[in-house]
Amino acid sequence: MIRLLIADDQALVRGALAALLDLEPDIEVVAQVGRGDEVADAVTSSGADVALLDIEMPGMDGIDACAEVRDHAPGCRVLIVTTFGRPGYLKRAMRAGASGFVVKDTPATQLADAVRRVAQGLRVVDPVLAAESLAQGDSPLTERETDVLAAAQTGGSIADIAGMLHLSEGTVRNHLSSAIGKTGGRNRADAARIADENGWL
Amino acid sequence: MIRLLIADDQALVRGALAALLDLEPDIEVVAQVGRGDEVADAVTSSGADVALLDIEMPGMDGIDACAEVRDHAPGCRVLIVTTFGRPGYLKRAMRAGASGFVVKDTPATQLADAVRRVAQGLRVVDPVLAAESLAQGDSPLTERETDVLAAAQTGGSIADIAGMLHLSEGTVRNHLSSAIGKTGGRNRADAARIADENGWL
DNA sequence: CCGGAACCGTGACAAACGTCACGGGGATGT
DNA sequence: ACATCCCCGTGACGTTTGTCACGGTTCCGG
Repeated sequence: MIRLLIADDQALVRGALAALLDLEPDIEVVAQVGRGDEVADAVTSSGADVALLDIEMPGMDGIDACAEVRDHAPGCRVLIVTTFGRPGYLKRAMRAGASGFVVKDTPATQLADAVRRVAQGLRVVDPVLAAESLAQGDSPLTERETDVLAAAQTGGSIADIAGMLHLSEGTVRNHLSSAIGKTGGRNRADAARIADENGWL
Repeated sequence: MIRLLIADDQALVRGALAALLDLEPDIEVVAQVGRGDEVADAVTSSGADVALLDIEMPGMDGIDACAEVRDHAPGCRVLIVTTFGRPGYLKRAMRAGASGFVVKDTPATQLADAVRRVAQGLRVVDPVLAAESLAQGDSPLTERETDVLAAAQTGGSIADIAGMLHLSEGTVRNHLSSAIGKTGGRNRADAARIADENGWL
Protein backbone atom coordinates (compact mmCIF):
# COMPACT_ATOMS: atom_id res chain seq x y z
CA MET A 1 0.00 0.00 0.00
CA ILE A 2 1.46 3.34 -1.07
CA ARG A 3 0.81 6.21 1.32
CA LEU A 4 0.43 9.37 -0.77
CA LEU A 5 0.45 13.12 -0.02
CA ILE A 6 -1.01 15.59 -2.52
CA ALA A 7 -0.04 19.27 -2.65
CA ASP A 8 -1.72 21.68 -5.07
CA ASP A 9 -2.91 25.22 -4.49
CA GLN A 10 -6.13 24.74 -6.43
CA ALA A 11 -8.53 22.93 -4.14
CA LEU A 12 -10.56 21.58 -7.01
CA VAL A 13 -7.58 19.99 -8.74
CA ARG A 14 -6.25 18.71 -5.45
CA GLY A 15 -9.51 17.01 -4.60
CA ALA A 16 -9.92 15.64 -8.09
CA LEU A 17 -6.44 14.13 -8.11
CA ALA A 18 -7.16 12.58 -4.73
CA ALA A 19 -10.36 11.03 -6.07
CA LEU A 20 -8.56 9.71 -9.11
CA LEU A 21 -5.72 8.09 -7.21
CA ASP A 22 -7.88 6.80 -4.38
CA LEU A 23 -9.59 4.61 -6.94
CA GLU A 24 -6.38 2.61 -7.27
CA PRO A 25 -6.40 -0.38 -4.93
CA ASP A 26 -2.75 -0.03 -3.94
CA ILE A 27 -2.74 3.72 -3.31
CA GLU A 28 -4.06 5.56 -0.29
CA VAL A 29 -4.21 9.36 -0.05
CA VAL A 30 -3.18 10.16 3.50
CA ALA A 31 -2.82 13.95 3.34
CA GLN A 32 -3.69 17.00 1.25
CA VAL A 33 -2.22 20.49 1.55
CA GLY A 34 -2.64 23.70 -0.41
CA ARG A 35 0.54 25.57 0.53
CA GLY A 36 4.19 24.80 -0.10
CA ASP A 37 5.31 25.62 3.41
CA GLU A 38 2.95 23.04 4.90
CA VAL A 39 4.32 20.15 2.89
CA ALA A 40 7.27 19.11 5.06
CA ASP A 41 5.23 19.01 8.27
CA ALA A 42 2.40 17.10 6.59
CA VAL A 43 4.83 14.52 5.23
CA THR A 44 6.34 13.76 8.62
CA SER A 45 3.03 13.70 10.48
CA SER A 46 1.30 11.54 7.88
CA GLY A 47 4.25 9.25 7.20
CA ALA A 48 3.73 9.45 3.46
CA ASP A 49 5.79 7.27 1.10
CA VAL A 50 5.33 9.55 -1.90
CA ALA A 51 4.62 13.28 -2.16
CA LEU A 52 2.86 14.62 -5.25
CA LEU A 53 3.84 18.29 -5.49
CA ASP A 54 2.65 21.06 -7.77
CA ILE A 55 5.21 23.80 -8.44
CA GLU A 56 3.06 26.92 -8.36
CA MET A 57 2.00 27.26 -4.73
CA PRO A 58 1.70 30.07 -2.21
CA GLY A 59 4.04 30.14 0.76
CA MET A 60 6.74 28.10 -0.90
CA ASP A 61 7.76 26.87 -4.31
CA GLY A 62 7.00 23.18 -4.87
CA ILE A 63 10.65 22.62 -5.74
CA ASP A 64 11.89 24.23 -2.55
CA ALA A 65 9.32 22.14 -0.70
CA CYS A 66 10.82 19.10 -2.39
CA ALA A 67 14.25 19.97 -1.03
CA GLU A 68 12.76 20.36 2.43
CA VAL A 69 11.12 16.97 2.24
CA ARG A 70 14.36 15.29 1.14
CA ASP A 71 16.04 16.94 4.12
CA HIS A 72 13.54 16.12 6.85
CA ALA A 73 12.13 12.82 5.55
CA PRO A 74 14.62 11.09 3.26
CA GLY A 75 12.39 8.03 3.05
CA CYS A 76 9.69 9.97 1.19
CA ARG A 77 10.07 10.20 -2.58
CA VAL A 78 8.86 13.25 -4.46
CA LEU A 79 6.93 13.38 -7.73
CA ILE A 80 6.58 16.86 -9.24
CA VAL A 81 3.41 17.58 -11.23
CA THR A 82 3.17 20.92 -12.97
CA THR A 83 1.30 22.86 -15.60
CA PHE A 84 4.28 24.32 -17.39
CA GLY A 85 6.78 21.97 -18.97
CA ARG A 86 9.64 24.38 -18.72
CA PRO A 87 13.09 22.83 -18.97
CA GLY A 88 14.36 25.08 -16.19
CA TYR A 89 11.80 23.64 -13.81
CA LEU A 90 12.87 20.09 -14.59
CA LYS A 91 16.51 20.93 -13.94
CA ARG A 92 15.75 22.62 -10.64
CA ALA A 93 13.49 19.78 -9.56
CA MET A 94 16.11 17.15 -10.24
CA ARG A 95 18.74 19.14 -8.38
CA ALA A 96 16.33 19.37 -5.46
CA GLY A 97 16.15 15.59 -5.26
CA ALA A 98 12.86 14.86 -7.01
CA SER A 99 12.31 11.30 -8.23
CA GLY A 100 9.88 12.19 -10.98
CA PHE A 101 8.55 15.02 -13.10
CA VAL A 102 5.20 14.89 -14.87
CA VAL A 103 3.37 17.54 -16.89
CA LYS A 104 -0.36 18.02 -16.46
CA ASP A 105 -0.84 17.26 -20.14
CA THR A 106 -0.13 13.57 -19.69
CA PRO A 107 -3.11 11.17 -19.75
CA ALA A 108 -4.72 10.61 -16.37
CA THR A 109 -4.28 6.86 -16.66
CA GLN A 110 -0.51 7.18 -16.52
CA LEU A 111 -0.39 9.09 -13.26
CA ALA A 112 -0.97 6.09 -11.02
CA ASP A 113 1.81 4.25 -12.82
CA ALA A 114 4.14 7.15 -12.28
CA VAL A 115 3.34 7.12 -8.59
CA ARG A 116 4.05 3.38 -8.39
CA ARG A 117 7.38 3.68 -10.18
CA VAL A 118 8.46 6.51 -7.93
CA ALA A 119 7.43 4.50 -4.88
CA GLN A 120 9.68 1.67 -6.08
CA GLY A 121 12.62 4.05 -6.26
CA LEU A 122 12.62 4.45 -10.03
CA ARG A 123 12.82 7.76 -11.83
CA VAL A 124 9.95 9.09 -13.95
CA VAL A 125 10.63 11.88 -16.43
CA ASP A 126 8.69 13.08 -19.43
CA PRO A 127 10.96 12.09 -22.34
CA VAL A 128 10.05 15.06 -24.54
CA LEU A 129 10.82 17.45 -21.73
CA ALA A 130 14.09 15.72 -20.91
CA ALA A 131 15.23 16.14 -24.51
CA GLU A 132 14.33 19.82 -24.49
CA SER A 133 16.13 20.26 -21.24
CA LEU A 134 19.32 18.77 -22.61
CA ALA A 135 19.10 20.66 -25.89
CA GLN A 136 18.61 23.98 -24.21
CA GLY A 137 21.30 23.98 -21.57
CA ASP A 138 21.50 26.15 -18.51
CA SER A 139 20.36 29.69 -18.11
CA PRO A 140 22.82 32.04 -19.79
CA LEU A 141 21.96 34.78 -17.33
CA THR A 142 24.19 35.68 -14.42
CA GLU A 143 22.69 35.95 -10.96
CA ARG A 144 22.41 39.71 -11.03
CA GLU A 145 20.92 39.77 -14.50
CA THR A 146 18.29 37.35 -13.28
CA ASP A 147 17.44 39.60 -10.33
CA VAL A 148 17.17 42.66 -12.52
CA LEU A 149 14.98 40.91 -15.08
CA ALA A 150 12.71 39.59 -12.35
CA ALA A 151 12.34 43.09 -10.96
CA ALA A 152 11.68 44.44 -14.45
CA GLN A 153 8.79 42.00 -14.80
CA THR A 154 6.66 44.06 -12.43
CA GLY A 155 6.68 46.91 -14.92
CA GLY A 156 8.53 49.62 -13.00
CA SER A 157 10.98 52.07 -14.52
CA ILE A 158 14.74 51.69 -14.32
CA ALA A 159 14.81 54.05 -11.36
CA ASP A 160 12.29 51.84 -9.56
CA ILE A 161 14.36 48.72 -10.21
CA ALA A 162 17.51 50.47 -9.05
CA GLY A 163 15.81 51.48 -5.81
CA MET A 164 14.37 48.01 -5.35
CA LEU A 165 17.78 46.35 -5.61
CA HIS A 166 19.88 49.19 -4.14
CA LEU A 167 21.85 49.64 -7.32
CA SER A 168 22.83 52.55 -9.52
CA GLU A 169 20.62 53.24 -12.52
CA GLY A 170 23.54 52.82 -14.86
CA THR A 171 24.27 49.39 -13.47
CA VAL A 172 20.69 48.33 -13.94
CA ARG A 173 20.80 49.52 -17.52
CA ASN A 174 23.96 47.53 -18.12
CA HIS A 175 22.56 44.33 -16.67
CA LEU A 176 19.34 44.77 -18.62
CA SER A 177 21.23 45.41 -21.82
CA SER A 178 23.26 42.27 -21.29
CA ALA A 179 20.15 40.23 -20.51
CA ILE A 180 18.41 41.56 -23.61
CA GLY A 181 21.38 40.51 -25.71
CA LYS A 182 21.52 37.03 -24.21
CA THR A 183 17.81 36.32 -24.49
CA GLY A 184 17.46 37.75 -27.98
CA GLY A 185 14.61 40.00 -26.86
CA ARG A 186 13.95 43.41 -28.34
CA ASN A 187 13.48 45.28 -25.07
CA ARG A 188 13.37 44.44 -21.41
CA ALA A 189 9.72 43.44 -21.43
CA ASP A 190 10.40 41.00 -24.24
CA ALA A 191 13.52 39.68 -22.50
CA ALA A 192 11.61 39.18 -19.25
CA ARG A 193 8.89 37.28 -21.08
CA ILE A 194 11.40 35.01 -22.81
CA ALA A 195 13.38 34.35 -19.64
CA ASP A 196 10.21 33.57 -17.74
CA GLU A 197 9.00 31.12 -20.36
CA ASN A 198 12.29 29.26 -20.07
CA GLY A 199 12.12 29.10 -16.31
CA TRP A 200 15.18 31.26 -15.81
CA LEU A 201 13.56 33.53 -13.24
CA MET B 1 -29.09 11.07 -14.10
CA ILE B 2 -27.08 14.08 -15.22
CA ARG B 3 -25.14 13.57 -18.45
CA LEU B 4 -21.92 15.58 -18.18
CA LEU B 5 -19.27 16.75 -20.64
CA ILE B 6 -15.83 17.84 -19.40
CA ALA B 7 -13.52 20.13 -21.36
CA ASP B 8 -10.04 21.01 -20.11
CA ASP B 9 -6.80 21.23 -22.00
CA GLN B 10 -4.77 19.50 -19.29
CA ALA B 11 -5.40 15.78 -19.65
CA LEU B 12 -4.50 15.07 -16.05
CA VAL B 13 -6.96 17.58 -14.64
CA ARG B 14 -9.60 16.48 -17.10
CA GLY B 15 -9.29 12.85 -16.10
CA ALA B 16 -9.15 13.69 -12.42
CA LEU B 17 -12.32 15.77 -12.60
CA ALA B 18 -14.01 12.93 -14.43
CA ALA B 19 -12.99 10.50 -11.70
CA LEU B 20 -14.21 12.87 -9.01
CA LEU B 21 -17.62 13.46 -10.56
CA ASP B 22 -18.15 9.90 -11.68
CA LEU B 23 -18.16 8.93 -8.02
CA GLU B 24 -21.47 10.78 -7.63
CA PRO B 25 -24.39 8.40 -8.09
CA ASP B 26 -26.49 10.88 -10.07
CA ILE B 27 -23.77 12.09 -12.43
CA GLU B 28 -22.41 10.33 -15.49
CA VAL B 29 -19.46 11.64 -17.51
CA VAL B 30 -20.39 11.00 -21.14
CA ALA B 31 -17.63 12.89 -22.96
CA GLN B 32 -14.22 14.48 -22.50
CA VAL B 33 -12.47 16.90 -24.86
CA GLY B 34 -9.22 18.84 -24.69
CA ARG B 35 -9.88 21.59 -27.25
CA GLY B 36 -12.40 24.40 -27.34
CA ASP B 37 -13.36 23.87 -30.96
CA GLU B 38 -14.39 20.27 -30.28
CA VAL B 39 -16.86 21.14 -27.55
CA ALA B 40 -19.95 21.92 -29.62
CA ASP B 41 -19.73 18.73 -31.68
CA ALA B 42 -19.11 16.61 -28.61
CA VAL B 43 -22.12 18.12 -26.85
CA THR B 44 -24.51 17.31 -29.69
CA SER B 45 -23.17 13.81 -30.32
CA SER B 46 -23.15 12.87 -26.63
CA GLY B 47 -26.39 14.57 -25.74
CA ALA B 48 -24.92 16.07 -22.59
CA ASP B 49 -27.12 17.95 -20.13
CA VAL B 50 -24.31 19.98 -18.65
CA ALA B 51 -20.94 21.06 -20.08
CA LEU B 52 -18.06 21.77 -17.72
CA LEU B 53 -15.74 24.14 -19.58
CA ASP B 54 -12.30 25.46 -18.74
CA ILE B 55 -11.51 28.86 -20.22
CA GLU B 56 -7.88 28.44 -21.24
CA MET B 57 -7.98 25.98 -24.11
CA PRO B 58 -6.33 25.63 -27.52
CA GLY B 59 -8.44 26.01 -30.64
CA MET B 60 -11.12 28.08 -29.00
CA ASP B 61 -11.73 30.04 -25.84
CA GLY B 62 -13.99 28.24 -23.35
CA ILE B 63 -16.27 31.26 -23.34
CA ASP B 64 -16.62 31.30 -27.10
CA ALA B 65 -17.25 27.56 -26.91
CA CYS B 66 -20.00 28.30 -24.42
CA ALA B 67 -21.67 30.66 -26.88
CA GLU B 68 -21.44 27.96 -29.54
CA VAL B 69 -23.06 25.41 -27.27
CA ARG B 70 -25.90 27.78 -26.40
CA ASP B 71 -26.42 28.28 -30.13
CA HIS B 72 -26.38 24.68 -31.31
CA ALA B 73 -27.74 22.90 -28.25
CA PRO B 74 -29.87 25.25 -26.16
CA GLY B 75 -30.88 22.40 -23.87
CA CYS B 76 -27.35 22.00 -22.58
CA ARG B 77 -26.35 24.23 -19.66
CA VAL B 78 -22.80 25.44 -19.29
CA LEU B 79 -20.70 25.62 -16.14
CA ILE B 80 -17.41 27.50 -16.50
CA VAL B 81 -14.49 26.33 -14.37
CA THR B 82 -11.32 28.36 -14.50
CA THR B 83 -8.03 29.01 -12.80
CA PHE B 84 -8.14 32.77 -12.83
CA GLY B 85 -10.95 34.53 -11.01
CA ARG B 86 -10.84 37.59 -13.20
CA PRO B 87 -13.96 39.75 -13.13
CA GLY B 88 -13.73 40.28 -16.87
CA TYR B 89 -13.99 36.55 -17.47
CA LEU B 90 -17.13 36.31 -15.35
CA LYS B 91 -18.76 39.14 -17.29
CA ARG B 92 -17.90 37.63 -20.64
CA ALA B 93 -19.08 34.19 -19.53
CA MET B 94 -22.44 35.47 -18.38
CA ARG B 95 -22.93 37.40 -21.60
CA ALA B 96 -22.14 34.18 -23.50
CA GLY B 97 -25.01 32.42 -21.75
CA ALA B 98 -23.20 30.45 -19.05
CA SER B 99 -25.28 29.19 -16.15
CA GLY B 100 -22.44 29.03 -13.66
CA PHE B 101 -18.91 30.19 -12.95
CA VAL B 102 -16.61 28.41 -10.51
CA VAL B 103 -12.96 29.05 -9.65
CA LYS B 104 -10.56 26.15 -9.24
CA ASP B 105 -9.87 27.30 -5.69
CA THR B 106 -13.26 26.12 -4.45
CA PRO B 107 -13.36 22.89 -2.42
CA ALA B 108 -13.79 19.75 -4.49
CA THR B 109 -16.84 18.72 -2.52
CA GLN B 110 -18.80 21.69 -3.82
CA LEU B 111 -18.28 20.95 -7.48
CA ALA B 112 -20.86 18.19 -7.71
CA ASP B 113 -23.41 20.46 -6.04
CA ALA B 114 -22.64 23.19 -8.54
CA VAL B 115 -23.22 20.75 -11.39
CA ARG B 116 -26.56 19.69 -9.90
CA ARG B 117 -27.75 23.25 -9.46
CA VAL B 118 -26.82 24.13 -13.00
CA ALA B 119 -28.60 21.02 -14.27
CA GLN B 120 -31.74 22.22 -12.48
CA GLY B 121 -31.57 25.54 -14.28
CA LEU B 122 -30.22 27.53 -11.37
CA ARG B 123 -27.29 29.93 -11.54
CA VAL B 124 -24.05 29.28 -9.68
CA VAL B 125 -21.63 32.16 -9.20
CA ASP B 126 -18.77 32.63 -6.77
CA PRO B 127 -20.07 35.40 -4.49
CA VAL B 128 -16.65 37.00 -3.91
CA LEU B 129 -16.05 37.17 -7.61
CA ALA B 130 -19.48 38.59 -8.31
CA ALA B 131 -18.85 41.42 -5.86
CA GLU B 132 -15.51 42.21 -7.47
CA SER B 133 -17.11 42.17 -10.85
CA LEU B 134 -19.73 44.69 -9.85
CA ALA B 135 -17.28 46.92 -8.02
CA GLN B 136 -14.93 47.08 -10.93
CA GLY B 137 -17.16 47.96 -13.81
CA ASP B 138 -16.52 47.52 -17.49
CA SER B 139 -13.30 47.94 -19.34
CA PRO B 140 -12.46 51.61 -19.76
CA LEU B 141 -10.52 50.86 -22.93
CA THR B 142 -11.88 51.55 -26.37
CA GLU B 143 -11.76 48.85 -29.00
CA ARG B 144 -8.65 50.18 -30.68
CA GLU B 145 -6.82 50.68 -27.43
CA THR B 146 -7.53 47.08 -26.59
CA ASP B 147 -6.11 45.91 -29.91
CA VAL B 148 -2.98 47.97 -29.51
CA LEU B 149 -2.40 46.79 -25.94
CA ALA B 150 -2.89 43.18 -26.95
CA ALA B 151 -0.32 43.61 -29.70
CA ALA B 152 2.05 45.32 -27.29
CA GLN B 153 1.89 42.26 -25.04
CA THR B 154 4.08 40.28 -27.43
CA GLY B 155 6.97 42.65 -26.74
CA GLY B 156 7.50 44.26 -30.14
CA SER B 157 8.42 47.87 -30.73
CA ILE B 158 5.93 50.54 -31.73
CA ALA B 159 6.92 50.10 -35.35
CA ASP B 160 6.11 46.39 -35.10
CA ILE B 161 2.71 47.07 -33.58
CA ALA B 162 1.97 49.67 -36.25
CA GLY B 163 2.81 47.18 -38.98
CA MET B 164 0.81 44.45 -37.29
CA LEU B 165 -2.35 46.59 -37.18
CA HIS B 166 -1.73 48.61 -40.35
CA LEU B 167 -1.60 51.88 -38.46
CA SER B 168 0.71 54.86 -38.30
CA GLU B 169 3.31 54.88 -35.55
CA GLY B 170 1.95 58.12 -34.16
CA THR B 171 -1.52 56.65 -33.87
CA VAL B 172 -0.17 53.65 -32.02
CA ARG B 173 1.65 55.93 -29.62
CA ASN B 174 -1.52 57.90 -28.99
CA HIS B 175 -3.63 54.83 -28.30
CA LEU B 176 -0.94 53.45 -26.04
CA SER B 177 -0.63 56.70 -24.16
CA SER B 178 -4.37 56.78 -23.64
CA ALA B 179 -4.39 53.17 -22.47
CA ILE B 180 -1.53 53.84 -20.07
CA GLY B 181 -3.43 56.74 -18.61
CA LYS B 182 -6.64 54.75 -18.19
CA THR B 183 -5.01 51.71 -16.61
CA GLY B 184 -2.75 53.69 -14.32
CA GLY B 185 0.29 51.83 -15.58
CA ARG B 186 3.72 53.39 -15.85
CA ASN B 187 4.54 52.18 -19.36
CA ARG B 188 2.96 50.00 -21.98
CA ALA B 189 4.26 46.76 -20.50
CA ASP B 190 2.74 47.66 -17.16
CA ALA B 191 -0.51 48.73 -18.79
CA ALA B 192 -0.71 45.47 -20.74
CA ARG B 193 -0.13 43.47 -17.56
CA ILE B 194 -2.85 45.36 -15.67
CA ALA B 195 -5.34 45.12 -18.52
CA ASP B 196 -4.67 41.41 -18.89
CA GLU B 197 -5.14 40.75 -15.18
CA ASN B 198 -8.53 42.42 -15.38
CA GLY B 199 -9.61 40.41 -18.38
CA TRP B 200 -9.80 43.43 -20.66
CA LEU B 201 -7.86 41.84 -23.49
C1' DC C 1 -28.60 70.10 -36.94
C1' DC C 2 -25.14 70.17 -33.50
C1' DG C 3 -22.27 68.16 -29.69
C1' DG C 4 -19.77 64.50 -28.28
C1' DA C 5 -17.05 60.42 -28.72
C1' DA C 6 -14.16 57.27 -31.01
C1' DC C 7 -10.94 56.86 -34.73
C1' DC C 8 -6.70 58.14 -37.62
C1' DG C 9 -3.07 60.99 -38.60
C1' DT C 10 0.88 64.77 -38.12
C1' DG C 11 4.43 67.24 -35.78
C1' DA C 12 7.20 68.30 -31.94
C1' DC C 13 9.47 67.77 -27.40
C1' DA C 14 11.17 65.91 -22.93
C1' DA C 15 12.00 61.79 -20.70
C1' DA C 16 13.23 57.14 -20.58
C1' DC C 17 15.64 53.53 -22.65
C1' DG C 18 19.38 50.61 -24.85
C1' DT C 19 24.16 50.54 -26.17
C1' DC C 20 28.95 51.40 -25.80
C1' DA C 21 33.53 52.37 -23.82
C1' DC C 22 35.90 52.54 -19.72
C1' DG C 23 37.72 51.65 -14.90
C1' DG C 24 38.00 49.34 -10.38
C1' DG C 25 37.19 45.52 -7.12
C1' DG C 26 36.73 40.63 -5.88
C1' DA C 27 36.73 35.74 -6.66
C1' DT C 28 38.49 31.71 -9.38
C1' DG C 29 41.49 28.84 -11.65
C1' DT C 30 45.91 27.94 -14.18
C1' DA D 1 51.25 36.20 -11.07
C1' DC D 2 48.21 36.16 -14.51
C1' DA D 3 44.01 35.76 -17.18
C1' DT D 4 39.18 35.41 -16.75
C1' DC D 5 34.70 36.30 -15.26
C1' DC D 6 31.17 38.60 -12.69
C1' DC D 7 29.86 42.61 -10.23
C1' DC D 8 29.33 47.75 -9.69
C1' DG D 9 29.75 52.20 -11.22
C1' DT D 10 30.39 56.51 -14.54
C1' DG D 11 29.76 59.12 -18.61
C1' DA D 12 28.13 59.78 -23.05
C1' DC D 13 25.48 58.70 -27.36
C1' DG D 14 21.58 57.94 -30.31
C1' DT D 15 17.11 55.85 -30.35
C1' DT D 16 12.62 54.80 -28.60
C1' DT D 17 8.88 56.07 -25.97
C1' DG D 18 5.23 58.79 -23.75
C1' DT D 19 2.85 63.11 -23.87
C1' DC D 20 0.73 67.03 -25.87
C1' DA D 21 -1.60 70.08 -29.22
C1' DC D 22 -3.85 70.08 -33.35
C1' DG D 23 -6.88 68.91 -37.55
C1' DG D 24 -9.56 65.72 -39.90
C1' DT D 25 -13.33 61.85 -40.55
C1' DT D 26 -17.22 59.06 -39.16
C1' DC D 27 -21.04 57.78 -36.37
C1' DC D 28 -24.65 58.34 -32.91
C1' DG D 29 -28.03 60.57 -29.65
C1' DG D 30 -30.18 64.85 -28.12
